[in-house]
Amino acid sequence: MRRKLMTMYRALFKAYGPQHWWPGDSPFEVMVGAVLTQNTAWTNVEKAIAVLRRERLLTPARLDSMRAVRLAALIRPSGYYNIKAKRLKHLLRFIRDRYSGSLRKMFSDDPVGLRKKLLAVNGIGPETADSILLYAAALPFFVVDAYTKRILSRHGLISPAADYHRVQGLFMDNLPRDTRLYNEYHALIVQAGKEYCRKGVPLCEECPLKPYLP
DNA sequence: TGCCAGGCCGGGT
DNA sequence: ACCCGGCATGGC
Repeated sequence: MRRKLMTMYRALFKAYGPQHWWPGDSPFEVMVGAVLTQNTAWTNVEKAIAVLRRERLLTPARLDSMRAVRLAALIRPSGYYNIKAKRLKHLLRFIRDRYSGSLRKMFSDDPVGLRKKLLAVNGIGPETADSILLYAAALPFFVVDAYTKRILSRHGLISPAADYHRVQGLFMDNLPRDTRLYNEYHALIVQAGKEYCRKGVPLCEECPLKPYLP
């Protein structure tokens, strides 16, 4: 399995090159983006983030002290804005209560313990938690999303019904725990998924993995 | 025009 | 333990 996963990685890298996802922005901005992108196109998330950045609101303290209805209005372009405003508020309260509002304190907590605590926050599921840990905290947790499951199941590597932790384990138990690798790998999967593995489209002939996988 | 997008929760079986 | 409806905007 390790060989298959590395072959797949190399095939994707060859097809799409380095993605350098989320390296230039602040960890807090990455965290906000991780919530806003739930079941949402990234282009919509960018619009909402741009509003918050323009208004100089991208700090834990600023968003924390804001009324949820105002936050909701600001992030409107990202969709599901009422529920997402509440979820951001839950996350912000968590950071304030447990880490006195400091991301540095939060990210220097025990990684496995932090992950469990994040999952206990209402509105933070496994993918959002792992996105925060990988892309904001630079901790080696593999992010599994709809594209990951779809691509792997269409190529016969997992059952279509495999749950999140099964799929995550497939990567983390067979690959080195390397932040850079996980970062790039997940980004490549999303890139490939957007292009050729959309919902409702049968396994496509231009799939860059086709020459490498059965 | 309808379908889809980097999920998650709560209520029902 | 699953299964499903709800949540909402913007792009193609």
